[in-house]
Amino acid sequence: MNGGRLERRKAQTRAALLDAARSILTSRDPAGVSIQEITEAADVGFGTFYNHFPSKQELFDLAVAAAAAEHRALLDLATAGLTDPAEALAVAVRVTARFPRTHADLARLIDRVGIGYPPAYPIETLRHAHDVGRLCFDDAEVALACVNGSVLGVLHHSLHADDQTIDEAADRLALSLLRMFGLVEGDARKVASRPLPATAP
Amino acid sequence: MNGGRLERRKAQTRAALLDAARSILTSRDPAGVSIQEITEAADVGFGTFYNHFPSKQELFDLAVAAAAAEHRALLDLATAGLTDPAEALAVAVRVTARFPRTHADLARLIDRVGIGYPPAYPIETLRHAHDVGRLCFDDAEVALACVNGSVLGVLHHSLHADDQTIDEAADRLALSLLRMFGLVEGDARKVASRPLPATAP
DNA sequence: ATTATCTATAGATCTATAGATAATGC
DNA sequence: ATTATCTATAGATCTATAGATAATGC
Repeated sequence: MNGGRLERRKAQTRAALLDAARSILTSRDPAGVSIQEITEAADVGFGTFYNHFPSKQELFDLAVAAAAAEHRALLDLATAGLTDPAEALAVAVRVTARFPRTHADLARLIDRVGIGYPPAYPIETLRHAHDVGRLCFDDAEVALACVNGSVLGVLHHSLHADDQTIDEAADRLALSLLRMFGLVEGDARKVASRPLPATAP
Repeated sequence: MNGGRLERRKAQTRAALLDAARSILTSRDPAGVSIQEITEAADVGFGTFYNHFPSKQELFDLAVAAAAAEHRALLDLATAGLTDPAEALAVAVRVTARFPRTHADLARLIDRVGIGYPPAYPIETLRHAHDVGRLCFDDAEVALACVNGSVLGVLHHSLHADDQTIDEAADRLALSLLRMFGLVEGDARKVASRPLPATAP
């Protein structure tokens, strides 16, 4: 049973540590942060850290995993109901590449974690798009690596740009990827410029 | 004058430290490496470190810059004499994405440095390819971010793959980028499958 | 009584420097 | 005499734990 006040308080402490870790990840190299700094940011006693995590690495890994899960949930929401796999890819890319404007903390976290950040766009969806003949590529894993990498590259490029530049770069990236996957120019432009769902401002 | 034996020995020590840093960068997070470990790897006394570099960060930055310069020199050699800008891009990408097989240490270093690694492919060349109408994109900086990111993504994906998989992924990436930049399928396939110069095995 | 948190600290680092040593320059 | 290197160490961390404290559970 989780009704206990003790358990609730424990979960709260754990969440405070994860939040602090996540906040730190948006601005500093975690390797250079002491456990003391983390517990101070979370406003808990120093020794409390070890009640919840065996090491800094473990905490930061879990904090990244939580951010990635949130990211995937955002994309699921934004692509829900889309029947065209090409548009689903375009929307996922456009939403993610807009993070520097819409979710600055998530953008900085992804930029810091870098190429090891887990792919937000599922490879099964990519395979399906290929199987139904909508997207064209030779190897799904390589295709995903391209998507992943170019999104990270553009996100990194957009980190300190102004809002309009960010949005333009995001849409251009989506357009480019559709061309990369075999859509003809007109089709690609149309798909990449459809209005984004209101859930993803 | 650099004929002095003293100066020569000093340069040697400096090079040993830079080499050690570079070697460490291929296998570990530099933030977790002590100066003592570095000087031991370089086989010099501990205090000697401070005769050459004010901090770890400075040393690692210079080691990365040296690797990047070497990388650019490799690409210059591989693309020398190519008149088609599309082929120059394709060759640069194919050579770099083959690093996990041909230059494993450089590949691991790039993978570790990640998205902050300086672009090996010059943006001026990309602009020129656009101006003469060979490659098509809206913004050179975004295009370079795409190239940079997708190369890093595929390189990361290929790090532990076997030789044939690496080569195939590299060629597929080049092909994909040419499509991304507006080449029609037949043209792209032809340009991306030309034999690589012998200088880049 | 049990459980989570907190404070305090031992022991192990790690950095930066001071002073000694060894080699070259003149 | 000058210069680079080396050894040794002071002082400042940082980690992990032990034991005390405070709050809930029964």
